[in-house]
Amino acid sequence: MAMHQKESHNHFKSAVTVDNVIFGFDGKALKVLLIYRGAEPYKDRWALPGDFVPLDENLNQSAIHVLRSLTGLDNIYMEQVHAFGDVNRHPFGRVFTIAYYALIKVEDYQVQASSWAEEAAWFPINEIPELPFDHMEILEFAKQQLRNKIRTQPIGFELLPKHFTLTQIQELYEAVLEREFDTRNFRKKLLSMNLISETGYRQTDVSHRPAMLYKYDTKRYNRFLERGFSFDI
Amino acid sequence: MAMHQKESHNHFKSAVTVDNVIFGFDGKALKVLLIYRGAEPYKDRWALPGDFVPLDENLNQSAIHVLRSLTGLDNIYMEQVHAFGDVNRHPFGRVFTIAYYALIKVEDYQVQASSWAEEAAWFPINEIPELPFDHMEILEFAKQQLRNKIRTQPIGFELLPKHFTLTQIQELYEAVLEREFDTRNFRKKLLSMNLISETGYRQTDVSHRPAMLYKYDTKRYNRFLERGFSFDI
DNA sequence: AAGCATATTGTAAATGATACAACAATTTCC
DNA sequence: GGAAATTGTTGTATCATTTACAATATGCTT
Repeated sequence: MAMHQKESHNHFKSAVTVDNVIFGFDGKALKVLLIYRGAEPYKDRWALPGDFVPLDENLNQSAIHVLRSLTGLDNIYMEQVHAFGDVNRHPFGRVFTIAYYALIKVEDYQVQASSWAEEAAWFPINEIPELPFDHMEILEFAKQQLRNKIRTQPIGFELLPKHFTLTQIQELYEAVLEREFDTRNFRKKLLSMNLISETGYRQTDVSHRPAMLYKYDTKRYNRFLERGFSFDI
Repeated sequence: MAMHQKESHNHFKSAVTVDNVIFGFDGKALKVLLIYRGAEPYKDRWALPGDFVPLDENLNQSAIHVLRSLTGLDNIYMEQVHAFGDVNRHPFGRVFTIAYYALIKVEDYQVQASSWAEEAAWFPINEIPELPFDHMEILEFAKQQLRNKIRTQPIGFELLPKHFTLTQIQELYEAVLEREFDTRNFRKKLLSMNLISETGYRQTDVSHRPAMLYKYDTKRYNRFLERGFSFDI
C-alpha cells in the first residue's frame, strides 16, 4: 500500500458500490429480493439492490443503509460475502463492488420508495431472471456462503418469524440446503442443542393438529458460545 | 448501483488496494511475511505487503501481482478474505482494501526487490509487531479464515514441502489450530482419506529413526471432490 | 552394545449419526 | 357424531465415527 504522495492522485479514480443479496423464506422456498432498475446502466432490468458507497460513509454502514432504504428494516443480520473487481464489470468506469447478504423475516418486510428502485419483488432462488453486471456470480457466492454458514451457526432463525414450528425450521433448512432431513433425527438434534424453547402457544387456523410454537433463545446461545460451542446441523 | 450519469463522477474518487497475508510454516511455527515500508504513510514500519489496484488490472490479478513481486512465486494458493472500508483507515484519502491470504512453501521463497518494500521478514504469528492502518484486524480475519478452511479443505499441504512426514503435517495442524492432536488418531484419520501417498523415500540426516516421506496426491483429491467428498480434520 | 530419539501401530469404549413407523390431535366431511 | 384426512410428535436399534490410551520399532550416537 506504499506510495509516493505525488503518484497517489492517480489512484483515486475508482468507485465502490455495495450490492445486497437479501434472502427471505416464505415457508416454501428460499427467495431473493430484486429491484427493477430505474436508472442507467441496465435500466428496466431486475438486479440486486445496491448503491455507491459515499466518500464519508463506512463500508459496512453503507450496506446497512442500502438495506434500510429498500426495506425500512433495521437491526438485520448481514454479512459480507466477497469483493468483486474485474476491470470491465461496470460500463461507467472502474467500479468495485462489495457484496453482502442479509437475512430478513418476510413478515416484517415492506418495500420502501427508493431513489434507485422502481419496484422490488421476491424471486425464488431457482427462478432468478438474467441479471446484469456480475450479479449472477455474486448471487452464487452469497448462496454458497449462506449454505456454509447456516450449517455451522444458528442463523436460520433470522429467516423465521419470532414464533415458529419445528416443521417450519426443518423446511427452511431443506430449502436452503436443498436436501431432506429425517424429521425425528432433525428434531432430536435441534432440541438437543438447547437453543430454542417452547413458547407455550400453538398454531391456530390450521386444519389439522396444531403444532407447538417455539422461539429462539439468544441467551442460551450466548452461554454456549462462551463455552466454545459449535452448532452443526 | 443505479445512478444518473451526471452524479456518477462524484463517485470515482476512491482508491482500492490489496493487502496480502502471506503465511508460511517453518516446521515449528506459523509465520507471516511482513514488509518494512519504504514510503509514506507509515514509512519505516512493518506492515502487510500490499499495493494499489491499477485501473486496468482485475482485482484478483492485482493480489497475485503483489505476491509475485515480493516473492517471485507463481501458482500460489490464494484466497480473498474480506474487504475493509472504514472512512479513515488511510491518511491519504478514501482507500478501500481487499485482503487476501496466501500459503507458500518457505523453502521456495526468496525476497525480491520491490518498489514499496525495503525489506521483508517472517514473523511468528504470535509475535507480530504493532501494525499500521487496520492491518492488525486484517491479520486476525485472515488467521481465522485460514483456520476454518484448513479444517475442511486439504490446503495444509500448500504450506509443506513436496515431500513431508506425517509428523510435519501434524505439527502444522497443531500450529495453525493451536491445539494438539493424538498422533495415532491423527494419522489414522489422515491416511483414511487417501489423499497422500508414500513416496518410497525416507528422511535423511536425522539422528534417529527416519520417517517415511509422503506426498499429496492431487488426482485422488479431485476424484473425491467429484463424488462430493468433504475433508475434515 | 546400550542408550537415545523419534516413528509407527491397534483396540476398546464412548459418542454421534442413521434408519425406520406407530400413535396423537385437530379439522373436515359425510 | 363418527370416520377420514392431515399434520404433529416421539423411541429404539444399528452403524459409523471419535476418542482415549502405550508398547514396540528403527536408526543414530556414544
